[in-house]
Amino acid sequence: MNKELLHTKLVREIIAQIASGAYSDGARLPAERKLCRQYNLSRGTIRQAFCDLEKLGIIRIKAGSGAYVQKVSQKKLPTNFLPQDFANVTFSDIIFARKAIETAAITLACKNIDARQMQQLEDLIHKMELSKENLLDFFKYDMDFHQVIIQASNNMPLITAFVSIAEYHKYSQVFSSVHEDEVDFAVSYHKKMLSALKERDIKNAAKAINKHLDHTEQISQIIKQSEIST
Amino acid sequence: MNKELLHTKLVREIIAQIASGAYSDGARLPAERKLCRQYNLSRGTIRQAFCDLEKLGIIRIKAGSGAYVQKVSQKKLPTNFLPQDFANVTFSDIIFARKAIETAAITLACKNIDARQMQQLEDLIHKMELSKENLLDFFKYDMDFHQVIIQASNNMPLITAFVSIAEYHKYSQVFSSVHEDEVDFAVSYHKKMLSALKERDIKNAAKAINKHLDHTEQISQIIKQSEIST
DNA sequence: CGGATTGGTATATAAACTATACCAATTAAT
DNA sequence: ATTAATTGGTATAGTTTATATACCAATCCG
Repeated sequence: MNKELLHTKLVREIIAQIASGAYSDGARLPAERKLCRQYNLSRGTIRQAFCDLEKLGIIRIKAGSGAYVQKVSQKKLPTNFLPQDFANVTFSDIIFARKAIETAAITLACKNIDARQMQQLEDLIHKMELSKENLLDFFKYDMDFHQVIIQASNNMPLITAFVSIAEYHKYSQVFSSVHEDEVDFAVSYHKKMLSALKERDIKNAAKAINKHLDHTEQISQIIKQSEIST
Repeated sequence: MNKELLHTKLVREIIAQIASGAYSDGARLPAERKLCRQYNLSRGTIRQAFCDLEKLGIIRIKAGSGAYVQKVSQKKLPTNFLPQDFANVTFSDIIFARKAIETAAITLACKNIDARQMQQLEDLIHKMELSKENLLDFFKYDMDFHQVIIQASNNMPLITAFVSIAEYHKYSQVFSSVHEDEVDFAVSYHKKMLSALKERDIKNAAKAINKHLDHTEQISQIIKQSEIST
């Protein structure tokens, strides 16, 4: 029965935001008073979290100006602020788990998806096509797409399971730079998923989502190798 | 960023214990001072939880004697003390999600399981055979068995996902009474899983766990129907 | 009966968080 | 360059939550 402190939660949340690319190196975080409203916390709590983040070297606070993200690699982050045993988790582990859960989810989604959700998927694909240049946005829409499918499964345990995994995903900084070709590939997979969902074609829907996740894993491998070589 | 109060956590924990059959109707909960040590909480916090539980009609507190479980049906419990949108979750939903996650897990377990875990499974099957009369113990060992397999997958995201689903399972009071035949069936499925794991036979391991979960679902259906008919 | 255990009550204390106010540094518009 | 707005820095009072003790009365059990 250990109590999770609010400012610690916030530290994790902000690290996740930075790791997911919402704020890049040198970017300024929102003003303390703004975050108060955003997270519905008092300024003292925000400052406590900021203090921790500065000690960790993740941000640099300038009086009268703001808090700025320092360039920090994933590996330097101390484990106590990361989710569970994140240290032992590879990107392949995450993809493997996602395949298990999302394949099951899309099977149900084929039966249960409604017109509104179908429209959401359509819109998201459109947004993805417009965001080929801005990869941060692109991967945001990608994740949203998968979220909609999970929701459409209408199976609460699966939804809960996916959310718990997404927590790991948020901390995976693997999407730093990807070729535009890869983006095109990703879009085509999502289109296949959508059309399979439209036709209630369980087999092809499952196939498409698995191939997409395989592809996502391959890209991450490429990035990791290039990181090592530099 | 909502703060989860300790006594609220405890209320949920105790409800889960009761729902899972650890305490049946009329049973006495451990003394407050004992729970203090057990959960490492102060007595004030325990009493706050007990007070909530009494207001909910889940326990009855007798001065100088103890806290006694009232006969309460699952449905009467207010949703704010239940996990997430538990109200909308059927047992079939849980089984479906478990199949997705556990099939994936046992595939990895075939590769990664070590001698110690194999021995644990062996011991658990033995305990299950000895607990055919005491169904509460039996289902406890059953769950432990699945836990070991999940752990043996060595995939943290899958483990996390399973834990989040187990939360739902704890609240499912479906195992009230089961015929002994069913128990024999369950044991045989677990033996099949174990032997498949020994032989690193992914296909048969996955088959066995799926059949077992199907069977578990069928039993719950039977119980539900008999509940309606009474 | 009598001692041990149990819930009932009260109180002092600490920690976490909120709410508010004011200052100084920075920034950006004029 | 001046000014007004915004930002972080600091201090403080108050609330909520949880801890730690102590003592009482009801209950239980040998």
